[in-house]
Amino acid sequence: MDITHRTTDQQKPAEQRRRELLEAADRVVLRDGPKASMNAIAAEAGITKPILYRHFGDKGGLYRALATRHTDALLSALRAALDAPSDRRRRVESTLDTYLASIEAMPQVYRFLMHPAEESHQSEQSFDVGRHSAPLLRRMGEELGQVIAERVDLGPAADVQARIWGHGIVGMMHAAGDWWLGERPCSRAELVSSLADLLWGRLAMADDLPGGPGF
Amino acid sequence: MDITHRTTDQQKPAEQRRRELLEAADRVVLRDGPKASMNAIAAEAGITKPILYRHFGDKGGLYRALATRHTDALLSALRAALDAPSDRRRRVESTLDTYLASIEAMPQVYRFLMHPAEESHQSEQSFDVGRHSAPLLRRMGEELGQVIAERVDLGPAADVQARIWGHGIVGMMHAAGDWWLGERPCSRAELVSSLADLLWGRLAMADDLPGGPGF
DNA sequence: AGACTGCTGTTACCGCAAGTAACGTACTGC
DNA sequence: GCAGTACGTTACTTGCGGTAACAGCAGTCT
Repeated sequence: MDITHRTTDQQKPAEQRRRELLEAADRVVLRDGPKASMNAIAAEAGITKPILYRHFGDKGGLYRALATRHTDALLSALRAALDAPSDRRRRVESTLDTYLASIEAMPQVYRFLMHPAEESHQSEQSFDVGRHSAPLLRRMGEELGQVIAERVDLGPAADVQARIWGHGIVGMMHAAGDWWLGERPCSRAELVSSLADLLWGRLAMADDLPGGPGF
Repeated sequence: MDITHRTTDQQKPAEQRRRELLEAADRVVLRDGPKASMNAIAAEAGITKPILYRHFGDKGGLYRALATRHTDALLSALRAALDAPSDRRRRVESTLDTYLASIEAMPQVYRFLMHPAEESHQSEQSFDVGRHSAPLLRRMGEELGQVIAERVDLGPAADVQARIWGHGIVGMMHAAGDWWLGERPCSRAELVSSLADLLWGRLAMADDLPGGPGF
């Protein structure tokens, strides 16, 4: 008893409060997009702005905390797929599929993580794209690079090569996924196998079409 | 009679004025980053805000016009590399190198095209990334997809496959380039050949390292 | 000539969002 | 009772995007 409620009545509630605020922010951001104002978020949480600032410093801090939650969840899922016990090709496909399934299941979250800005009024296609994707994409790239370095024999200069590939593959997955999510030109399975084919060197193998030099 | 010099004395100067404004905006944006205010741009051009708005509608319009100029230049360079008369591998490498050389030569322009936001105050690493990259990346992806579809024999469902690859390859190039530009972990030539190796299926060929299942 | 049009440009304002200061309040432990 | 601390508020400042409203200056129409 006793005690301390300081650590129990104040510190723990503080953590809990923070989570509540993040959940409220999540709701607003997922509803209004990244243009959500601090006032709106505070209102959704049933409080006022300065409290948000006391907890998160500034808007960037709030968004970063928000992004971290989702990012961590996605990264865990990817790590699991990456660690599955099967051959390399299957593992690649399952990782791609896990990523694509995630962004397909929660496009709102995805758009927040990748395209945070979204010009104010309806601007048809306001030329922005992934804004804070950086942390997420960078982390995914680094982690994948590490996995490659640990497991694939790349000969000399393997570290740099592995990191290059990590970032490259993540970028490929991201760009293709972003485009696919917008246009839905095919099923997820087709996308996965096309990308895996690309990584498996089908570009090098394919014949030229008649009519000119091949790409 | 009729008409007027309106088309010659007013429309032509209007076009010219527009270019002057864009050049001023370019200077400011390249100096202050994308956080440049309309007031600042207007001041640099020696005029005031409303004129900018009359010419470009809103800030998005200005930025779009600005982005289009640079985007078009980059796309021309890439098309040239893509059309060079040599074998596929060389063409891929030369296209990658053209892109990387461009972003290396004008990192300011690159950052504007890709990461337009850049939180206000010094925010170490404010979690944003490519913001309006969309138009540029999408256009590059589409164009590359078209080139692939025109030249590479992909069998059935070639169209979709080609577009997937187009966006995927562009995304790979973009992500790897973005990371490389920030960390400079190796020379441009190394990066180019590593990425080309990746596209050439070395991931599928490489042996596992001892100690666990290969990636 | 003088009214009309259409461009150039201005100053002065609105609205709104980020961020802050200052103040009040409850609960804790001493 | 008193200090400390987290919680909460109202009210403010600053700065930016965007918009009137107004003014000078061609050239054109009658």
